[in-house]
Amino acid sequence: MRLSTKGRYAVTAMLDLALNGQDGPVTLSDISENQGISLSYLEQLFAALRAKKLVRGVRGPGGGYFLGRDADEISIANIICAVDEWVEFTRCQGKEDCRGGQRCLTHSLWDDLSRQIYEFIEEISLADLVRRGQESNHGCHKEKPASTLGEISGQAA
Amino acid sequence: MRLSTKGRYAVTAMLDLALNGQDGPVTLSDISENQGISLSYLEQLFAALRAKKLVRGVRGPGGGYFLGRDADEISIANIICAVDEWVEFTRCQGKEDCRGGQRCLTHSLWDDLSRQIYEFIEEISLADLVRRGQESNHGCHKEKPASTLGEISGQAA
DNA sequence: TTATTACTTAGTAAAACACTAGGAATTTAA
DNA sequence: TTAAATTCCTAGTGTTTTACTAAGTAATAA
Repeated sequence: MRLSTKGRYAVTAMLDLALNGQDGPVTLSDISENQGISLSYLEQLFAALRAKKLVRGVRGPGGGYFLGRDADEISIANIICAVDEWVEFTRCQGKEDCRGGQRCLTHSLWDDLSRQIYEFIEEISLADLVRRGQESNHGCHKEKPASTLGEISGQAA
Repeated sequence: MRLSTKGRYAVTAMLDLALNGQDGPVTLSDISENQGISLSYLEQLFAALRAKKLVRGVRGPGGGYFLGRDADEISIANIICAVDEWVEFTRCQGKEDCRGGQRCLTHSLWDDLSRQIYEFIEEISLADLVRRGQESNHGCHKEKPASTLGEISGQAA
């Protein structure tokens, strides 16, 4: 399995899409600006996501991207697999010699572990993440309500 | 976070060490031959593993490597972190602008997810993997039951 | 018809990967 | 004391992956 920054870009973009795609399609320009990812790189990522039907593109002015299906039906594993090419590691699928079982033992143990991690992130959907963002207040600077901002800054100064 | 083939090599090598290191140190030559990993690459990986005290080297003839501590006390996360440099992704730790919170929202959501995956593989120890390998009969050519690691962290398979 | 968007392809600098090469330091055994 | 085995260290290298720039083509709304 592979889980790298590329997968993170894809998850981030899909998350942006899920968050902002309620009232219409979201353009890659928007995501690019929102998330600080180059437009052309996003286009490449979305080519892969589209191939796996995770997003649906609409051309022309007012166009952009929709989620390919409900956010509940898109797992993190789906997204990462789409862009990262989930590789099978063991090359000894009945072909290679097994070195007295040693080599294959570790291979199958890794396979099992790999499968476990996969099944773990397959259980987490895009909707789960969005829900979690709505419940607790995430954010960099913990934005204070505008009303209290004046008083705080007034006291500080 | 990153989880690539490099981490897999490290886990595989550590697994080999755990399996064969009962009666004395295991040489990198052995692991190299067993697992099909180049000796010099193993040396680089083990330099990182040694820096994190996950292995202990013994020089000279009859030397080799021991696990740095009990296999129960070494998690998969430990191993992967040692060689893969668990990177923090969000670059907006109070510094960068938050684009109205959008950018940071997705960043913190990714952080949460990343942390979950980390905590998941932190729960799995080298000893867990070895135990699983002893219980069920792993091997190349034998058809495996669906998942032999099912109960490892209470996750339903 | 024009602007806007998705889509496509080619190229590229930088990093990571996995390895080769050549040694130095340490220790065991002949 | 010498030779061999092993860890340990550093430098270099071809390949792949990243993340990006550039330059288009195709479809569509206004």
